[in-house]
Amino acid sequence: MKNQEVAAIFNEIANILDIKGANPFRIRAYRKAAQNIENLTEDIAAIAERNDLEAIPGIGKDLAGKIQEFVSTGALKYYDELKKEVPSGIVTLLAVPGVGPRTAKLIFEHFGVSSVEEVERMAIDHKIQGLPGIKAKTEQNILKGIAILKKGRERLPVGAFLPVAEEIINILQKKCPVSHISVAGSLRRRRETIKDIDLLVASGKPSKVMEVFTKLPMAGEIIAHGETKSSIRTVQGISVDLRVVEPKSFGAALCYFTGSKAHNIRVRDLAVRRGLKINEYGVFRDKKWIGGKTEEDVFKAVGLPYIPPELREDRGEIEAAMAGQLPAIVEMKDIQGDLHVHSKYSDGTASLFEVARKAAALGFSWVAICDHSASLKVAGGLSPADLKKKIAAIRNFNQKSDAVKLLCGTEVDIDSKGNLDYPDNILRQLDIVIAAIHTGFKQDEKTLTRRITSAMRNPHVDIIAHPTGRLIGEREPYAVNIEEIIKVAAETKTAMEINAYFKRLDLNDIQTKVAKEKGCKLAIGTDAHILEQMDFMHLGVSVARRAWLTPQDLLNTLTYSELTSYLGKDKKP
DNA sequence: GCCGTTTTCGGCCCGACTGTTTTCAGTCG
Repeated sequence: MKNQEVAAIFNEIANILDIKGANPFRIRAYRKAAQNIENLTEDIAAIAERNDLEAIPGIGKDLAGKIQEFVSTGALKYYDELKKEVPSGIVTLLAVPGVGPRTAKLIFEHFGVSSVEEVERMAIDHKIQGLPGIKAKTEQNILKGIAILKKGRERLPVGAFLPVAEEIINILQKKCPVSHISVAGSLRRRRETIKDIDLLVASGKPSKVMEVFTKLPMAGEIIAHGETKSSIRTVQGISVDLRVVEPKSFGAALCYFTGSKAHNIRVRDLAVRRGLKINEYGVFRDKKWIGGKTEEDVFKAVGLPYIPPELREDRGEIEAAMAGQLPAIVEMKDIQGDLHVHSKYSDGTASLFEVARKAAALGFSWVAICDHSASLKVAGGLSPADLKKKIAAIRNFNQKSDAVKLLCGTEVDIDSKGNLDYPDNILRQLDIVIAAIHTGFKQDEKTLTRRITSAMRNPHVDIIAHPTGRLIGEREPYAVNIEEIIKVAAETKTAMEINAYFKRLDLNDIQTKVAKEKGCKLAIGTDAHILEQMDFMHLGVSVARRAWLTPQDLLNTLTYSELTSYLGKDKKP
């Protein structure tokens, strides 16, 4: 899919136009178009093919033409010309925290520099101060920003941020007069990666909250310290923003602070059409406050039902809500079990009994124990003989256990040629079979895709685990044709995994939505190797929610008897 | 550059904090 490529080009065009000082609404049009293209669940080349680009929101005649040109020729003249006007180093400057288009343009036009490194050297030599509006302080801030950029200000997995946010919330609750407190921002929307932590507090004593916040033990640096809004950077380098409002504004502020920005713009636009104004303090008619204590107040004011945070991406949720067609997305309470857990039999650390006890504590009624297969020696893959012992142990366990049942499964390796690591007569004896790739990540797209599709055509394979193999921030997805895999999954009635391990989240939200739309079932597995990792189920559920999945789309919502009956049926064509 | 229950032009979400000013521009979310 060229979608990400086209989106990247439009974003880059927006950045260059920004530096050039173009019409801000024109710049916004490019950014908006880029975002909508990123969110598409269909290949943009296919949409271009059938001449339907202008049906995409934010794409008009002009941008449709540019997309057509790029899709058919692989290049975009307008973009190539634009790039010549502003050196890429100056565009990179925009990535420096605290440096925006005005400052970048000022420095560029005044000195004609072409790289961040040059700017850094000039700041060190105090050559930047003296420009209009720039003095020593701003120069120091530019240097600080460059240092942060160099250190890697990349987004990290959402699962890495949640514990930090919870710790801060705990301290604030103990030490401040707080009536409500919540995470907000992309963390609350559960985006797969997060740049900083946003927190919102309702309190009658904002100054006290600000004081406690800026003196937190984990605060390494205070970036901003205002009356109702402050920012710190923790000693580990995580930025945390805190906003305080009065209790009667909490809902409006939570909407505002949760975003996404694109979603907020849409909601505020609806408000304007109704003669209302929405800001973080509430909903206003003329200057009169008419609501905002809860998020429901805000949505109700513009004629919408409550929209869950995970859907607030302007990916069609506003239209669906207006039409009364918002899906009843899956919730943690719908989850009956975990479809992918490792035990002591391979490289997991917990016994069958311990896994079952943990599952009970999580409110689950079943768990699929899926250990590695024979050839995966580094992960303690089970020989056929050991697998027999495991089958017997699980049968024995289930006879004695009523509360939690275990399914005897495997995460069978797909070898470099697409063959499965156990023969059919062994797979046949298992309750559930997950197949996955663990080797040969560097093969070409055709080979990798064929390996997975041939595994799916095996009648015993129920689920494909971590279909793209990506590790967030560590390893790119391997070169699979995900559309082809989803298509074959639907044909062969093979479920696609949403791997809930915090670094995987694979499939991701958009791929999951595509899979649902193509008629696939989805299966959330934590891939837990130690008991605590079974707690990551909620991250998998978040991906499912962001993909608009209802309980019916997931195998995890089936009861034990429904699941065994589903798996036992000769469901493969 | 897009868009229309305000429909082919004139709008386009809204406010806090900082650093520079002495009323505001720039940046951020």
